[in-house]
Amino acid sequence: MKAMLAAKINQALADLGYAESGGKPAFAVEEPRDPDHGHLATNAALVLSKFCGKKPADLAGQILANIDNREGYIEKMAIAGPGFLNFTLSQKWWAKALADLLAAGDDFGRGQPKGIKAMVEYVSANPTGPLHVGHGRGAAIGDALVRVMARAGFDVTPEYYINDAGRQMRLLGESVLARVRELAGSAEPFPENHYRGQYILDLAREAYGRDPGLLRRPAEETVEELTDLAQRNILEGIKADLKTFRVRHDIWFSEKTLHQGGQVDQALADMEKKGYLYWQDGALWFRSESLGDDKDRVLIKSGGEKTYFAADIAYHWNKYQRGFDLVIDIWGADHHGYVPRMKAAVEAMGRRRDDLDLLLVQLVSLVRDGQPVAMSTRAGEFVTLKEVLDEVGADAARFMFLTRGPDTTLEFDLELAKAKTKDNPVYYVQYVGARIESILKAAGHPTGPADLELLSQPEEAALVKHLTSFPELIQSAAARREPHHLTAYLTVLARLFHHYYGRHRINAEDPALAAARMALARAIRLVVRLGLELLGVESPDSM
RNA sequence: GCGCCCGUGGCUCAGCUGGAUAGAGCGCCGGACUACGAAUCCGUAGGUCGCAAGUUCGAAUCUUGCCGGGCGCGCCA
Repeated sequence: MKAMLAAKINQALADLGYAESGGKPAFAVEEPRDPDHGHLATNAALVLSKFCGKKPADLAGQILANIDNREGYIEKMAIAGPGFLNFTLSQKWWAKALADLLAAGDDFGRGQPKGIKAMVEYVSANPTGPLHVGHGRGAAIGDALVRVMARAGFDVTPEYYINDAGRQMRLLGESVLARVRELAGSAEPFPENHYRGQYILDLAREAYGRDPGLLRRPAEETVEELTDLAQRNILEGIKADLKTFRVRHDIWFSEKTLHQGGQVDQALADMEKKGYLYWQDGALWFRSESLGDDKDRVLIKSGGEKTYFAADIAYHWNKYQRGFDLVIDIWGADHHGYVPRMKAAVEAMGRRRDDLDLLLVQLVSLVRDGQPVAMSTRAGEFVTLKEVLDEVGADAARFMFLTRGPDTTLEFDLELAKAKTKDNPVYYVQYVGARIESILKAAGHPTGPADLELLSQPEEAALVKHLTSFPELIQSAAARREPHHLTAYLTVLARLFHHYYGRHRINAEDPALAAARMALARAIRLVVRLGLELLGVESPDSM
């Protein structure tokens, strides 16, 4: 509806000879907070007056006189304050908007295909231990973003990058080996900086139980074997957790394949050709400082070993090779120092900096019994995503992770989440769906035509207005990469409905009015379902 | 020291790229089930939007500087 009004105002301005530049209007159509008003406001005259030197009030008058209202969508127009234009939309407009929504059905809010091939890479936790709560937040945000972007019209692919090469993997194998030695009676202290989690011990028991002769073979060979076993095992666990969490990755990309396929060398050769690399002190350096980084970075160490960054460059190079126009990475905020060099690398590949979008998700600080819980994989004392899911469920966890923007730290109190499951806002939203289903069922699921202009209550106008802004919300959430706006939107929708329900009877005495209200209820039900679906939260018909 | 993020009612946080009287959930207090689900609703109380300047007709929102909190600054991964 904002778009409709904006178009009319733009047309009026054009008729008056104020041609706008570009497609974007210089003014904003706003909704006053008070839901009873049911009107829209714009500052068009105020903004435009700056450029043409006219008094805002005069300009506002001219605009109003030139608004095309042949369809009768606008009930009232007025000048308010120092150049604001207030529009009250007519019953006819609300009826049409609601009818359009119902006609669209499941396709409501689906954007036109944008022709942009996007990848969202997220979670990508090292397969050295189970996912913890912090990964859960990234998973919820990433998965919701994928769903929202797809809905908005992006061609989007979710991917998981498996760091299955490098030192950490070796450390993992050695950790298991150390536990196996313990099981065999060794009194050696557990090595420093190795993984101590319970899962390591479990893996050691499994391996040792299956093959007691393990320790008699050369250590090198055993470590490799155990690394492989541990990594496969842990990755399976990660996949299982993500499945429980309803998080989907279409592609599981192995870092190892980059090295084996020579792609790291190819990517570096490409940058070399463009003059971004040089040798110094026996190491190969990337001129990232010339592209906005603090300093140049090493890609191949003087020992000949490639850095993690080199592999990461190759990985991104590979993403663009695969034809993605837009690459979005979701990282933990502790990687923010990595942003400038990654952007520099993308530029060195000959891409625009904006072809890479980096989302940093701040920490989740866990609280149990009022005490902060440390979350270090190495120390082995962490709370896993699985534990949280078992306690509060996927719906509550996902909704909770998505009520906040990614750039603020999130405090997740396990005791509170456990004790107050029923008070979680997710139920407030889900309850709307269940309540409406119940009403529709009692009324025999009416689907016939209705005179939607009978919906004349202010609460109804507020509901329709909110419902019809859903497509705009999806576009904005996708463009800004902020899926969490959905939770706020749904909470408001739920509140509007519950208020409405408390004041008016949906199955009204008057059959015509009842039919119209049933149609409105169906629309609310639809949007609740679609909205929750985008968050990856279930919307049960009964609870 | 440098860089990034955050600072909004008792608590946890929204605030849609600068708009009209700052919003929700939880918590407190008082009400509402002989009509569609009380996992709900109605009502009351509670805020100098960290502080101070600046830009603007207009700032929680943009700029700068302080204060407070978190994180990061390797030929680590």
